[in-house]
Amino acid sequence: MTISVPLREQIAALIRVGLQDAQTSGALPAFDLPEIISVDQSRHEAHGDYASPVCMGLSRVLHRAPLQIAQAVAQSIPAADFIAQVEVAPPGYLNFTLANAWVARQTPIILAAGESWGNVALGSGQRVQVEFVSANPTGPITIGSARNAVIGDTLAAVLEAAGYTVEREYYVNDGGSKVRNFGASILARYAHLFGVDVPFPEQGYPATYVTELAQRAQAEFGARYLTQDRDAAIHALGVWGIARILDGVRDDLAQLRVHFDTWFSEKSLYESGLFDAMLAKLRDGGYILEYGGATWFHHPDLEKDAVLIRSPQVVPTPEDRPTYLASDIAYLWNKVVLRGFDKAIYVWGADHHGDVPRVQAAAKALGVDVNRLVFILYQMVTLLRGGQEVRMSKSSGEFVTLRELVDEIGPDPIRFMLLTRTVDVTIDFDLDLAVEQSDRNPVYYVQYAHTRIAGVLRKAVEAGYALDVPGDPTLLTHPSELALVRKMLALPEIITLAATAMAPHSLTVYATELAALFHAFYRDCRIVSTAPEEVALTQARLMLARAAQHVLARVLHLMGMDAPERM
RNA sequence: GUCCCCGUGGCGCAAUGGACAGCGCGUCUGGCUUCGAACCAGAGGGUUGUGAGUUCGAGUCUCACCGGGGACUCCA
Repeated sequence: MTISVPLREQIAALIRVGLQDAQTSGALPAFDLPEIISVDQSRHEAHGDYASPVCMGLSRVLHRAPLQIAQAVAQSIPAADFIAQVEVAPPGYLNFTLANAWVARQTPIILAAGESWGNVALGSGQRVQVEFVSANPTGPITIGSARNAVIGDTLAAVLEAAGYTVEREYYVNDGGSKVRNFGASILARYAHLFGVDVPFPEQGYPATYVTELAQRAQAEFGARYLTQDRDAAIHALGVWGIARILDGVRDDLAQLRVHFDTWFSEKSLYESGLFDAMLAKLRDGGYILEYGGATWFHHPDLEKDAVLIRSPQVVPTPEDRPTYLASDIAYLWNKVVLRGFDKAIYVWGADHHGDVPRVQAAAKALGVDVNRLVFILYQMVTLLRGGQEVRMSKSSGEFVTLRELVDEIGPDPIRFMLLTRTVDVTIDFDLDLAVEQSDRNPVYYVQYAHTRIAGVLRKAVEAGYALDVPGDPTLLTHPSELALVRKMLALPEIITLAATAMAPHSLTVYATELAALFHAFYRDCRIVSTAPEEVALTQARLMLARAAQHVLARVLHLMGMDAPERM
């Protein structure tokens, strides 16, 4: 298991020493070191590999020209084996160039790290829960929930790579009126199969999958539920139906390669008494008001009070009265206090953004540090078919399920497509285009690089090369070879970035760039040669190709995608 | 009316407050009898919606405006 310190952090540490030494030597007057020393990857080759603008910011404090400061600091930066040179560039940049020989020497190290290459110690073992999807179990998974699934699952993988202990959780909304409405919907369809007329509930689910469930119920239970007490039948069919839907949800998500450690039942919050305990705690703190027959959460941060328990005049059945917010508060207590997660990450659709301040206020009221809750709000996915928007909701008719899509184009293009954009932009998912363009999806560009390497390795074996022979990294001197290794060396930074900014999409950008650099290497450097004088070079390049293959596979796997040997 | 997100080449999107704003698709040109052409090389295409401000430095931060999407129920 390899854990790396990102190069930018190593360079920042060098600069820190330089800043310190420049003061003690008197080259610079005394000043407080900046808390963070920013180091960027250079965008232009002429600027080296990494650049720091830190001296520009110090100019004001020191009353000196940034260029002068940079020169003083550059003099004081200690030598390091991985740095070939430190240059000062106007108006005051410090530019660092990695030593080519050192870069080449990292190739066997990356190869040996295998799929642990890129891991960093950011999380230092903190326990994090990522709660995602959590779609109502009253219908199959849609493409909108698929975005949630892909973001949550990839983020969880990134956090694991960053050194957190991660649990993936699905919150099952199995409490309240949904069960009854769902059960009543099934019962109405079920009775119809026997020619009996039972009214379809007003808030029911008219979609065809309910009719299919009714047919299954008929096959499984016969006419049993027609003779039972109506309420008992509704409840039994509701519980049974939700369990069946959940089976389907689990299958659908598994098709997308998404798996959960825990399926947490909302109902259990009430059965365990946690809900009442939470309510009592809020009441003690003075956060509960009663008026109009309802129970309200009152907090100075909120403009309006929020209902926790609806009034009997509005909702007749007691078990239907607690609101979603009420459950969410009890659930939050369960997460961070009872189960003690250091961080609870919520992956929510942007339509829930209004709920964030309420849950945060509740956390404060319960004495929980708000920073332990992280909300990732992703924008919606609109589904287009023939240029027309397809409106989907579980309580309406029309429906495009994730399953249909996965069956048609497979999980990899879907995951990549939903992952390439930042969570902040809406996605128009054009069904016709998705199917038609699946050949051209950038996912295949990345997978092709992996496959191409596999092909070359097969060729090398045919030519009599053994792949496990260590290559001589000093033979890797071509710019395209070194550029490829440099990109691999950046993975720890990408994982750090993705984990701190909660930005899983940056993996797709990196994967594409890495693939492009492999293709460039492949173009410029013939890998397999049987000429006797090129055996050693071939072995070095095979080592590089294998390292690149591992890193590509690592990134694809972080994104939940396949790294194929052939395609 | 209040709140959230977006506005970047024809289209779809990247870019941690840093230097000359990148990539894919599409368009044009060129490259396979030697490791996989699902690839590569080159060309064309930009006042980053508009206007102010903060900063040594703004696509990025602040304010106003314009345009698009979403949320503001004792819904789930």
